[in-house]
Amino acid sequence: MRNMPDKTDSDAKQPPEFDSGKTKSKRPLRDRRRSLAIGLLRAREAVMSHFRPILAAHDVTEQQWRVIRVLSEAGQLDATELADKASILAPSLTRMIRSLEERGFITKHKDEADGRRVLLQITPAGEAIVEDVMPESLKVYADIGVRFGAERVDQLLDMLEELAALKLDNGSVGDE
Amino acid sequence: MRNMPDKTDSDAKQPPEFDSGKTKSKRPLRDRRRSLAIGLLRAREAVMSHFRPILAAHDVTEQQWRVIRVLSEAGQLDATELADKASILAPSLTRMIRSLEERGFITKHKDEADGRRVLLQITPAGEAIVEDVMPESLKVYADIGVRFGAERVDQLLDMLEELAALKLDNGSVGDE
DNA sequence: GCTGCATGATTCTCATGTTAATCAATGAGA
DNA sequence: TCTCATTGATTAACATGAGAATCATGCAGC
Repeated sequence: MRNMPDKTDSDAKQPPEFDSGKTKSKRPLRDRRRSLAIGLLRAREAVMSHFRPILAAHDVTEQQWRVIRVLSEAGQLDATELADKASILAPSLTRMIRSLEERGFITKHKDEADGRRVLLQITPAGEAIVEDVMPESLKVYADIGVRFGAERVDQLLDMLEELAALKLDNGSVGDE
Repeated sequence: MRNMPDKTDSDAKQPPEFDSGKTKSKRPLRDRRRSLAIGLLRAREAVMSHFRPILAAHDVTEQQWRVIRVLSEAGQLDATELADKASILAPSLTRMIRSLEERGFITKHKDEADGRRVLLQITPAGEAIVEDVMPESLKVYADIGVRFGAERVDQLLDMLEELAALKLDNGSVGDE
């Protein structure tokens, strides 16, 4: 099911001037320019729509959940490591730390050795959230695995990882 | 100083009870529960990182670009259609319309037939942005196509579309 | 013509993304 | 030891995501 003549004419018409100049397309291949960015966005949105109710039921956002889960699995981490593992930006994490600490889900204290670092750790209350959410989360993924195909999910994950690792050179735009 | 992808063991340890139940994997198949949500997020982030410089150079955000491009391709649209095609929430679109109109990229006027609808249209200034950005955008996607493989991109897009179309029943959380 | 409901858009509030600037602590070198 | 560049974290400012509430219009039914 490679390049079927895609019956989804999501956006059939577009100004011809974008095509006329460089008509080097050997096959339809629905415009790729829109695909990846939007495709990833929509797919992610679809997946998350199944998790949000679960998280909302426990009054945590998706990002808060990522932080809690990472801390639960990795133990004590400094802010930079945590931000990286949870795919959250440092400024966001700073804000989240404040609220998560106030809610008693994590603890924060300075590193004795390096005064710049902030060490984060999960609390029992935080672990409790994980205990509650994780089973439901696994259920959703299992459901996806059944409907989408377990190997295909794996295959998709491989491609996503590889795509994320791609470092293209933007040699024509980075001239500040 | 972004977040360096430090290859330090991303996540090596995790409770075994999540794996023991369904060990039908012919290979490790790294834990699936974390994968999709995070994988899609990281992949998208990676892709967008190549576009942001282009968009920033023209002083438009990623979302503004989506709105402008959709309007450029589809012509006149009402807010709901536009929000759907651009994958943007209605409240966000309302805010964006204000600023985009102030900047002269789009025009807004009420529908004569239905006073509730707001019709949006792109302006020549908006088209100019498209003319500027689109070529560079295509260049980036072409680059990705070369490095990742054109058919594989197509294949990935197919899976993303299919995943986005998956409507799982969350029979245990949506009780109303 | 009025009522009640549905729909489209807006507003509000809070949380996060994104970038730039700033603060604090560390460490190398004069 | 003092200076300065670096690093880790925070703050600020703006834009968007997400959900709930509100407003305005349209419409069916009486």
